[in-house]
Amino acid sequence: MFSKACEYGIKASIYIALQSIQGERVSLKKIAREINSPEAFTAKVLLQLAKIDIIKSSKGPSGGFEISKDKIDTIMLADIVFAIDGNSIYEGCALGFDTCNATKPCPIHDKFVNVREELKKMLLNTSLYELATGLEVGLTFLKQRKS
Amino acid sequence: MFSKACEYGIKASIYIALQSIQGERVSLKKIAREINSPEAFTAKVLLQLAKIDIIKSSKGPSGGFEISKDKIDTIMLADIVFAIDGNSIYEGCALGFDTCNATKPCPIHDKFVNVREELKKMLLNTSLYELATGLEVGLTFLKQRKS
DNA sequence: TCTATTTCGGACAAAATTATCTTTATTTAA
DNA sequence: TTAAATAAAGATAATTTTGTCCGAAATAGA
Ligand code: SF4
Ligand code: SF4
Repeated sequence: MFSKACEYGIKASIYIALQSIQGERVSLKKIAREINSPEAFTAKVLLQLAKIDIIKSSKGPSGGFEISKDKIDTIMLADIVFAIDGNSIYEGCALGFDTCNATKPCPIHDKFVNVREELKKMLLNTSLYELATGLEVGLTFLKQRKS
Repeated sequence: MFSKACEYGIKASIYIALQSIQGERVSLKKIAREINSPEAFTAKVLLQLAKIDIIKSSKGPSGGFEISKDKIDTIMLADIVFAIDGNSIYEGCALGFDTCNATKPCPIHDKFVNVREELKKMLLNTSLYELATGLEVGLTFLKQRKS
């Protein structure tokens, strides 16, 4: 569904959001530990998000990542997915044509667009805020429980 | 969404189904040309489908691939996707955990399962037959029009 | 039987994705 | 001003996916 990069991006963003709500800035190291992701690879992803101002980064001791409090509820899952995986989710087709051609559609077009629209709607309507708060109250988790 | 292998598998199956409805067996070469896919790679995919009896193959001159007429309307998109991409579509998660954990879900679980169910339903309910007939009457296409 | 045609099977190659390592730049605070 | 901490940047490596090549096996027909 999403690339690994995107998965890490989403998880990291949710974690950073939660910490930011609580007024904390978090280091790459802590993020990677918390979402169980490879540190250096996660750094690349975060850099991408930082470049388009979805997250803020600062170097030096006590540096790390954060998200402006006033942005947390306006940043949507769609923004993160788009930043990392591009518009493949929106435009990409089950049968992988370059450009979708609704007037001369591929055989599964009619069946497929519904699903795609559903996904799109979900991504567009889900804010980082609501995801982070689920975490906060302990309803949801970012790591699999240890076995 | 799907792997390239799966895309080719779907397209090829639809094309073979259409030809089979019309009583024709088709060669790999023709399939690859018709769905615009790499020949040898497509062969691997078709082999996978042949091994689990979704399609039939025969060697030698006038050999090729076909699908039993009586199977065409019972083979679902889900069968093909499952054969090639496995159950990742059904079990795979947005955040990529090994095993889904609905009791302790990841933050986007509630949002995500709807979409996944929608996709699942679509795959399970779409038969090769209806896809092929759309092609037949010229409503849908397997190749992008030439530019 | 012989030949041409076609799928099958395995090895190989290229490309894309994911991951690591090392160095550099920046910032904080002692 | 120095040292430590941290992200940024770039080189490199590993893995997975995608794609190619070639010989083997099977089959139909001459
Ligand atoms: S015609 Fe529809 S389903 Fe097919 S590739 Fe285009 S958008 Fe996707
Ligand atoms: S909790 Fe739900 S959304 Fe999250 S990984 Fe599991 S099935 Fe997917």
